[in-house]
Amino acid sequence: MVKCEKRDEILRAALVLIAEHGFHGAPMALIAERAGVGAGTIYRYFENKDVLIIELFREIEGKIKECILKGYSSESPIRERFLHLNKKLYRYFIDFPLHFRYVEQYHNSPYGVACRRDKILGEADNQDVFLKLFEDGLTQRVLKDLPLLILFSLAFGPMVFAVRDHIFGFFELNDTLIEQVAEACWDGIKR
Amino acid sequence: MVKCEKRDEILRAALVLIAEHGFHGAPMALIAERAGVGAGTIYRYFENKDVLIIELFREIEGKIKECILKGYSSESPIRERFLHLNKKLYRYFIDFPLHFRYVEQYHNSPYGVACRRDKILGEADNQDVFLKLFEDGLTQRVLKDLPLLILFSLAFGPMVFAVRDHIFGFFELNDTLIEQVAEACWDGIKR
Amino acid sequence: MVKCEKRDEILRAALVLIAEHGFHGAPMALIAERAGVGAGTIYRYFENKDVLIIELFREIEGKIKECILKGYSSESPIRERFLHLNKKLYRYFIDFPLHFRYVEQYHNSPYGVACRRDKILGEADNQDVFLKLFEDGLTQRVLKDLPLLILFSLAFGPMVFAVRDHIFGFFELNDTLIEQVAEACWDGIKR
Amino acid sequence: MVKCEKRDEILRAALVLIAEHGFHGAPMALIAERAGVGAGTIYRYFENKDVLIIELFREIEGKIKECILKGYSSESPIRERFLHLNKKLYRYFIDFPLHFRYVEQYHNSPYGVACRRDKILGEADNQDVFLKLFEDGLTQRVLKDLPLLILFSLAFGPMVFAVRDHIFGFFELNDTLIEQVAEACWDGIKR
DNA sequence: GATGAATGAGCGTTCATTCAT
DNA sequence: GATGAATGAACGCTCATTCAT
Repeated sequence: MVKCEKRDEILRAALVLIAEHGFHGAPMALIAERAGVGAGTIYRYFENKDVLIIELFREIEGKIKECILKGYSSESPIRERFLHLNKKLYRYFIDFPLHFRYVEQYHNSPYGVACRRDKILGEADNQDVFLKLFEDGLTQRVLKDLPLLILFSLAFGPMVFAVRDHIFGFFELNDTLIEQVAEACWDGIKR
Repeated sequence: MVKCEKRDEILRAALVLIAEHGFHGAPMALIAERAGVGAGTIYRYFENKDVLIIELFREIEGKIKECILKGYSSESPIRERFLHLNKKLYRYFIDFPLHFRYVEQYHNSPYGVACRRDKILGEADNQDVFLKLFEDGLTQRVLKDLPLLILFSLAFGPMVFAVRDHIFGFFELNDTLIEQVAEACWDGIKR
Repeated sequence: MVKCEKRDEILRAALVLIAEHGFHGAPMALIAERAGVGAGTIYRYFENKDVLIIELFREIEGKIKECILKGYSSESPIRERFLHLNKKLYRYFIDFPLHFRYVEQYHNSPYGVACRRDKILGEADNQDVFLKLFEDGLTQRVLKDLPLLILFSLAFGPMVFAVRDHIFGFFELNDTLIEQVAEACWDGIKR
Repeated sequence: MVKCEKRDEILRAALVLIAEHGFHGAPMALIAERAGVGAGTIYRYFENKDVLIIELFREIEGKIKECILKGYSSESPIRERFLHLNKKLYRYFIDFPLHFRYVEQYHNSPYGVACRRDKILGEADNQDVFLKLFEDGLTQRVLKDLPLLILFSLAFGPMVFAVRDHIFGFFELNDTLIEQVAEACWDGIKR
């Protein structure tokens, strides 16, 4: 599947350049060069730069979901489910720092806003594992009686800062620490 | 003072455009037009675009600090100090959503990283109110025994998500809710 | 080779515009227009305007050297060698007046000074035909015992004025006259 | 005469900046600053930058003439007159290197061409001391039978190179050397 | 008369996108 | 299908000149 290899190379090159230098620090010509393809070739796989950026985000999002859902059971107790998702996410971002930085860049851009709006206002079948978890937690009266988005913020907001500081080398986020942060977040949302 | 009015117009125009469209969505020519000045005029007040961006950040940072320190006493109990800072910050960002969006953009850029690095690795006398608070909290054994940066993440990470969702209109962040979130964050960091 | 044609068109356009209007009288946009290419195309061949200017000089310098060395033998008597170089150079500049004006502009610019410094302070193996000639002339005690740079000035200084006045049409510099000027210069440097 | 002091300061500032950095390296604002006047003030004394440049050249030209004509007698023998002018000119340029560099820049610009054209095609009463000297030399059959402009080139062309190399520090042009070069130039033009 | 803040045309340069090969 | 040379609009920035004070 030669075609897909090229597409993957382009996505990989875009990931590295954008994660490290931001959207404007990643000209199409450089992405092409890094991917080992011609500049025009990118446009065979992606309509334009915006589409490339959005599709790359979707791919990363998909990988993240796949990873954190491994071993996840929506039948388990709320606490367990929460800790599972939280810790897996920490591990993922620490293992794939470029993904973290890309996703961060993405969310701080016009794309990100639209994306978030879609997700939140999206249809039920498209619903997030996270929101499902919090809904269950509310129903079971295990979590504080707060809006879903607030619970989400309390649960995953700290991660953005913590992972960023870890990636930039301000401190070391090891397994013990991840465990502790996850527990602390649980303290924040549990009733 | 006519001179300062012009400078302020430029800063205000930059704030609006950058907050709404990002750094690249705010060309100097547009900032000038919106500020009602000639393109070259900006350069009488700011050496270049980078300097404009950095000075705007510093001005906002100053206003934020001034606001949240109003009525703040570093002699009060940790809990009270924390809730004061946390709630004031929520209020500030809700009252000045453009400031919030600007600061967010800023922190997700080379400027922001350098700035964060300076702040974290800064000298003790230059220290942040926030870090001071957490240090005191650790000394008094009121807070969980976690690295300062983790405590910071737990305390203020949720705000980024919550305020963003509020500004984008996904839900209403009223005083009651702010109170509850602040308390929840306290639950996250208190021993 | 189509590629080189474009590069040559750019160099030719730059030559004409700079020779006639100076470095600032030759904006890149105008060079591009005259060369029949897009403005950005220039940058595929030359890193920036400075590089374009320098490379154009090197090309001209190369052509000059190639031309004047045709039929030149460093084994001939000093006088013959001198007259050969001198007259060939006159002919060249009369045949390519744009080259003359370009080289003049170049030498009266930061580029030119640096270039001259390099040439003068250059290593022996890199040495100029002219300096070699004067060194030989000194060794053989055929020339006045003066510094090399003075001999050079005496030998080629007059050419700058004479060719310039010819090009601007103030008088006609024909073969007889060239012969006479060359002889007069020889009178100036010979012992 | 306060007004003239300001005018002189402007001319002096322009001289230094243009001599050292060229016409484009000398923005009006910088000239004004260096002259200790407001930017707009320059336009009270000079219609625009071109006029300033031209008038500065005229002033320098006047000073040069005044200097070299000191002790000059058009009744003296040709050789003596020539050596007098030649050596005085060397001395002048060595004493006022900024004047030399300014005049050089000027001659390599659209201004210079027009200026030279005017002088050469100018009326008899406006005639140059130099041309007068060569005319006399021809009449007296002391000089080679060559066009005036050629004689001029032979006589003063070497100076441009020699002084330039001296100013840039490539060698030291002392009194003995000046004497020798002047004599060598005489050898070039004398019959 | 003197000022210097303000101007905006024009510069060198970049880069997403196209299209002939 | 793949290429990469070519494009030109748009960028950040400079500076000769103007004009209200």
